[in-house]
Amino acid sequence: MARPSPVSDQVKTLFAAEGRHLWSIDELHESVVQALGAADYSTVFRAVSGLERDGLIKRIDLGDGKVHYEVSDEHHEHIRCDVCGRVVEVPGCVLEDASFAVASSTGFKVTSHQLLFSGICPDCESARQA
Amino acid sequence: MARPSPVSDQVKTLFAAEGRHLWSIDELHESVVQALGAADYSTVFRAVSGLERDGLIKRIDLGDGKVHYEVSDEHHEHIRCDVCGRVVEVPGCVLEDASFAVASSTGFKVTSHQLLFSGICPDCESARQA
DNA sequence: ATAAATGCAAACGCTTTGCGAGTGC
DNA sequence: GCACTCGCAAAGCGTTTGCATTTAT
Repeated sequence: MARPSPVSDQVKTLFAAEGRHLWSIDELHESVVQALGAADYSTVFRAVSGLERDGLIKRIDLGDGKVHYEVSDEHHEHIRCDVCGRVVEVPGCVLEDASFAVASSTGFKVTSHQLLFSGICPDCESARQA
Repeated sequence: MARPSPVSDQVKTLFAAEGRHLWSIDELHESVVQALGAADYSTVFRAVSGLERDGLIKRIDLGDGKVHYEVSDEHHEHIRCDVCGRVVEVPGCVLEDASFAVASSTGFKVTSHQLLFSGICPDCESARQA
């Protein structure tokens, strides 16, 4: 049996929780600290690295210079607000046929893709009009 | 008139040149050094920053931790080889209708998107079979 | 003289690693 | 005793900035 690992366990718990599916290491660290009282950034980093190595979560690049992760069970896209930076999950995969088209036009064997839409979220849009 | 600025000019030349459309600051720096004999990384960085500020080039995130730029005249996607990392431009925009669908499903006003396919390029694919 | 471009060096932000201490098994 | 987790501190790595110097106008 493995030793108990509160930090690593808490990270897993966070990923398993509802309500949020996208985490930066920073945010995970903050949440773990809040839950356990204390935890080192590097410990959280290592927990995340392990989960990524095991394929349980995957790296998502939002283009903000930070690394984000989400559980890798299902594939989906994201849309980020240009104004507030909020990221929302886009239901469904809109790229099934596109992948095929890309494969035939480039000769590549398409294995995956990452798509990030940018836009203005409803809140920022209404705030903008005020 | 502004003073002559060989470094900045050379950066512009590189972006205007055919044959390559995607550059990291590092690669630009290397090419500028090769062309002019010497140039500082920060100078290249500032040249690039200026071009980006003026909207002549735009930042492209390939998920490799480095910042890449390309001329912003036309919108297109990229596909990167999982094995060698080579990035090839995907002709045409495959996402016109998808943007509309995303807008209606998320409530966001979609302003742009960034898509990166991953796959295996023909060279790596044939090398893999050997 | 003035303003711009450049080089040098250091600061910065985030990620990653080395190492030693603590602790279940 | 062993292996694993953890915290601390520092190293990396790429980006960004401050400052002094040079130089064309």
